[in-house]
Amino acid sequence: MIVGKNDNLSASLEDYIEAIFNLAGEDNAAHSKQIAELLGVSRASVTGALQILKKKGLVNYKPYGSVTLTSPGRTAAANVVRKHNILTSFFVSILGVDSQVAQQTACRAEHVLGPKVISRLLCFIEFVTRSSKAGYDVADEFRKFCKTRLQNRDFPDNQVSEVGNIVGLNEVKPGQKARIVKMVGRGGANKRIADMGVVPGTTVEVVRVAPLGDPIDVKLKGYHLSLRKEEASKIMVELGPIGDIARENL
Amino acid sequence: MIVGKNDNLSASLEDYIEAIFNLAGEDNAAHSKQIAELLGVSRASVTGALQILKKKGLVNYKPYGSVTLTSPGRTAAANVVRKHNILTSFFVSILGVDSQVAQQTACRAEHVLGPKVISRLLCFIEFVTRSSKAGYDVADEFRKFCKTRLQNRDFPDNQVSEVGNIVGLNEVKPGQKARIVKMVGRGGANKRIADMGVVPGTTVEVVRVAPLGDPIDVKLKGYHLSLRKEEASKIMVELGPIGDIARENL
DNA sequence: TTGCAAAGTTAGGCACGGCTAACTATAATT
DNA sequence: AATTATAGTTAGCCGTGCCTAACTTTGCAA
Repeated sequence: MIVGKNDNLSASLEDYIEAIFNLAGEDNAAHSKQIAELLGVSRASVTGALQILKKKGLVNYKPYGSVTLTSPGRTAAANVVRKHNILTSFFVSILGVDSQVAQQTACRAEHVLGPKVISRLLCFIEFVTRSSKAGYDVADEFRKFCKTRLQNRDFPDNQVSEVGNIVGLNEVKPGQKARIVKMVGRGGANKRIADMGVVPGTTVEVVRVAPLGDPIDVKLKGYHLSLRKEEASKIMVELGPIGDIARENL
Repeated sequence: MIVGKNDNLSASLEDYIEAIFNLAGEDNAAHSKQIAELLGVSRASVTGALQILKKKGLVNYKPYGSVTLTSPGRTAAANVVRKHNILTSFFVSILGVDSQVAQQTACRAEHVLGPKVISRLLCFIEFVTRSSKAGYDVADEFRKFCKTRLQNRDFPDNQVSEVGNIVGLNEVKPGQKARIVKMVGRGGANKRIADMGVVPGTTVEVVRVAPLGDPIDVKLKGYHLSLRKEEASKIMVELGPIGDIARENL
């Protein structure tokens, strides 16, 4: 009995349906021109999108008439808006991103995050909201952490803070920190060190390098690890401040 | 002296350059076929992308030869990989999303999150990592919270757990919770309640409804609030479990 | 009521990013 | 060295999603 396929909307169509949802006032009707302005596209593009959405059974629409969401359309819209709200909440009230950036980012991210991640995220927001009552306000502690970070930099000033400074771990000097970007060379030896927690995304600190550059003593996730120079050279790392929130004003 | 524009790569081109980066072994060269397989596209598409990337000065490439990243190309790739790793870390070690879903999601999200959000996120990961040493392990507490959630549901079982059940707040029954989706009717009165914390994304619980449905007593963010029926009807909410992690297996 | 402005539509075009099919270069095998 | 398989390229096509320009409909104002 279903007329059109309403599954798997493209990001663009999701935007249209979200816009219609947001524009619908109490009378529940949106106008083509409003949609065009809200999304920053031409009126012609809106017409095209509406025809597709109608075919999919998501909007009630006839030429020169105003637009309403059908019941499945409302469900689809609600799904997108829901994601948008969850993301915005997370960005603003937990990460402390400013509201405008949060909105813009949410507009793009809402189309790529699946239900599993979204539901976890929502759960996490709830968790953080409640944490303040449990005696440890996560959001607040994070804000403090960020402030401390800005003053008490973890990295020596002489380290270039540019993203993309990728070197082998063997080239990192004692006292420096770096983030693992990639493991070169696949296979057995690689797996061995991966098992020790050496995986992309992890922050490592080089503690001590023996005279000939072998072995190299590193610290990661609180543990100490001794690596052969050859192993270290296969671990590509990015130099630069870790979680440098000053860097965000690019 | 710059030959091509390397700014503003499309999501697709970012994927290609990321693939090249990931494929490059110690010899630092990637082959066309590998790229095609990794990205799940045809070899012809790879050729096309390589020509564009070459024009932008991001890869060293000549027909029938193997592919290397140039220095700016490496920087661009590192930026993407960096985002990918940060997102994966967040999804897996904080949200507890399973590794495969995390990877897939990161692959899509890495193209839409800007530097501000990413740097905050990285900072947050660092914060959570350190929190365990500060006596309150955020990630661990969240895992516990999720477990509790699964057993001790916040919502009565008779409530439909489908996303998209959008109604006015005035239709919500006492004891039920809902998440604000949208505020209908713009303007003064709307701003007044917005100032009281009634914004999209917030969870509200209807505490008590007076005989004629007016006023309605709600609780949100720990505060109590009394709303007129007319005001409530303009607040569109979504019924259903809040942060229901059971819902994630769709 | 008529006429005009605004809203909406259609037609046609363009960029992107994929595809298949057919061709060419490289390499490996005999 | 000749042949053949494989990798890589080119040409041409298609769908999406946007655009402008020109047309039609609607509704408001004179």
